[in-house]
Amino acid sequence: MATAPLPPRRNRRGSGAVTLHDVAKLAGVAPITASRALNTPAQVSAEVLQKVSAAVARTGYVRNHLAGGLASTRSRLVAAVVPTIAGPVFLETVQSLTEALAEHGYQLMLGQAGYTGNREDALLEAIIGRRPDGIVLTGIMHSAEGRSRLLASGIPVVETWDLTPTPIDMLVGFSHVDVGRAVAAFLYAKGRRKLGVVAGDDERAQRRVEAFKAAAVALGLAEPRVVAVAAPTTLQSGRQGLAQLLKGRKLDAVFCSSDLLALGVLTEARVRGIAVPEALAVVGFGDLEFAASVDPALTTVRISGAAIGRQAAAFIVERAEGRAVAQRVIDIGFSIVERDSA
Amino acid sequence: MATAPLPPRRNRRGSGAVTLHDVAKLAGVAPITASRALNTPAQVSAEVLQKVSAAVARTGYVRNHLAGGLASTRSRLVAAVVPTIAGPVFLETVQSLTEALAEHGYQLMLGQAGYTGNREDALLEAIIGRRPDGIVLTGIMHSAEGRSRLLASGIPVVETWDLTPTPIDMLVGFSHVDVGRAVAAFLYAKGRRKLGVVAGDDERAQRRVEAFKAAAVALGLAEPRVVAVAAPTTLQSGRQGLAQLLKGRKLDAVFCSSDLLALGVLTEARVRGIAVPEALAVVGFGDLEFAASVDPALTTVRISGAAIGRQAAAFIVERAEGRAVAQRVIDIGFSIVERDSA
DNA sequence: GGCGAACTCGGTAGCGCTACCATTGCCCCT
DNA sequence: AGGGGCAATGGTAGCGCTACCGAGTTCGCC
Repeated sequence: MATAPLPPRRNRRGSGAVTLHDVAKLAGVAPITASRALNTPAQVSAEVLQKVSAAVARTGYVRNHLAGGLASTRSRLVAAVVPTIAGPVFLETVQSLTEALAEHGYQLMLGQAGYTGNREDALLEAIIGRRPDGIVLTGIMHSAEGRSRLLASGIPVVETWDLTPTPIDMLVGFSHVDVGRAVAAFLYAKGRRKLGVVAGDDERAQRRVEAFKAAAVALGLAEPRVVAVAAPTTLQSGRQGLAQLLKGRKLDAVFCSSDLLALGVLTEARVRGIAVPEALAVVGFGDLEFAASVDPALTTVRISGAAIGRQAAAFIVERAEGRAVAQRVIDIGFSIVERDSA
Repeated sequence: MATAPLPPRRNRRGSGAVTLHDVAKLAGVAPITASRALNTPAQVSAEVLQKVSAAVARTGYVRNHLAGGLASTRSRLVAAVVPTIAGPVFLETVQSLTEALAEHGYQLMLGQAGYTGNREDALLEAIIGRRPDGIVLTGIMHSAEGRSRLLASGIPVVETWDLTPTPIDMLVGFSHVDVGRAVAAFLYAKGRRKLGVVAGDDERAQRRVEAFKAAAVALGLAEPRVVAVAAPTTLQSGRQGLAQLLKGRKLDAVFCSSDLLALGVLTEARVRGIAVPEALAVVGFGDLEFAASVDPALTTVRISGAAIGRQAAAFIVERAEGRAVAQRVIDIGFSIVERDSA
């Protein structure tokens, strides 16, 4: 069964690795035929397929996607940009994106833009320079200049975690304004009248907060007091946020811009002997894994990060295969998961 | 100042984008000179540099790293492999890796192998096929076959989060055995005698557990009872883990294989009215951000994920620049951060 | 029997870039 | 004066792969 392995070739230039030409020679076919055997096996006879497979196994050939990408102008690389990977919010999205992409032979490149956005330019250069077949922007507000560079590059772009009136290209998200309104209505329905907010200072959270405030006022309540903390949000900043909020007038409910923040608020409330939900209702955002398991179980806004990732992947694959995308904007919505904290 | 932008060129084949040749023509220099102006500006006269820069600005040229990588056999891509990005353990490492790499012009590709490792083969194919300049393996146990494929590829490999006697290539990590021993000694010194463990079922956690058990026995204690939960670990599995553990004989300390697990144990203990640390000491692993801020503050094992990422990046950059790495194995150690839970 | 469709396979010519070497001009040294 | 060295630039020839086109064969069908 086993044939002797071949000695590696080595050139003055090049990597010295096995190339498709080596495989083709060994299989006794033309290089282009070997290429087809690997890429479009349906176009090749069973006999050739078998010979090429054997040659691949014998040589240990691994295709060179760099060369293939250059020749075909399809890199099979997709870039994902997040503010920072350290905040757990987009993890689920990145995970499902990676997996869905991998199923179609695409590989994910990760870029971190930072919440401040100063690295954005260098990052765009690095990304576009690799000629990805798609770019997924998650939770990031890009400058007008960045938008136009993206547009000029001609690379399919999927914006996520938001619903903007003027998407660059494709979009899968939900309305932050609706979330703010819905939470205000929810708390009102629960009989809460003295609302407060602890929120990260990123643009999207701010939009939820503004809508929350407006909705509260529209319901005849006093304008909710807001404490802003630095993004990315942490449990610690949640604790400090509640402490800060408590210095003002009395509260019976707090809306937090992330579950981590909410967990901090829960913790601080317990330490201070404030009963949740009796004396204080707490609502989070994100429905991370731990939300259901903390005590009291956290009432929160559920966003399906996984659905966002899958849909973004589907968009990009669709485009990369040359098919047009009919519905370029998808609202995946959200839901309020009612548990014990509110 | 502003000169008229140039009309885009378009070929039958190719992307139709601006190429370095276009830039060179506009600048009135040879393509290779334009290449040098961008890559090694020190080798070029100020006048040429200025002309090329102007041409780049005028055309909106973005270099094509695919082509550059093919020609120079340096892709400036680095692959990172994690079991799953959803578990927060390796986040800090991935973050600092991405950042440190970006500073040197390298871009990160993310691969998720899954804890089970069945996707490993396809993943390796996808990664090696992109000819990265380095591969960072974090917290993953790879098969013997995977190891040899990696070795055969000739790509620099950095294994992290562990200290193995036979690294594939380079390594930055710490001893899980030492961690297990140290925690056992720590709890013993605190007067704890009835130890228990809640741990994820991944290979490394198991190694910590085995060392912990052995050390406890060596100290004259009864062998700690162990509850294994599925990786990735969650707060929920921590709660269930403690519940499970409590069914057995009495305990006065629990060592958890992750901070999330420890938070679950803390939560379950509180719900059951078990006082921490008085009746039960809890020790976590990882020192994630929240560990310091939960109540009671979590005593845990601190690993500097950021240091691991930075060092891994340094290793790869060093190798990519053609310098040999003298010290190929680095033990970054760990420390027990004593807070309130033990 | 003839003709086109369908199916396989191969040759050629790049994709956009850089390694390698050659060339030019200049300064410095003996 | 002549040679050696260095700095700046250019020409040539690929890197490893696939798009595009064309050739050969078989088959079906009028």
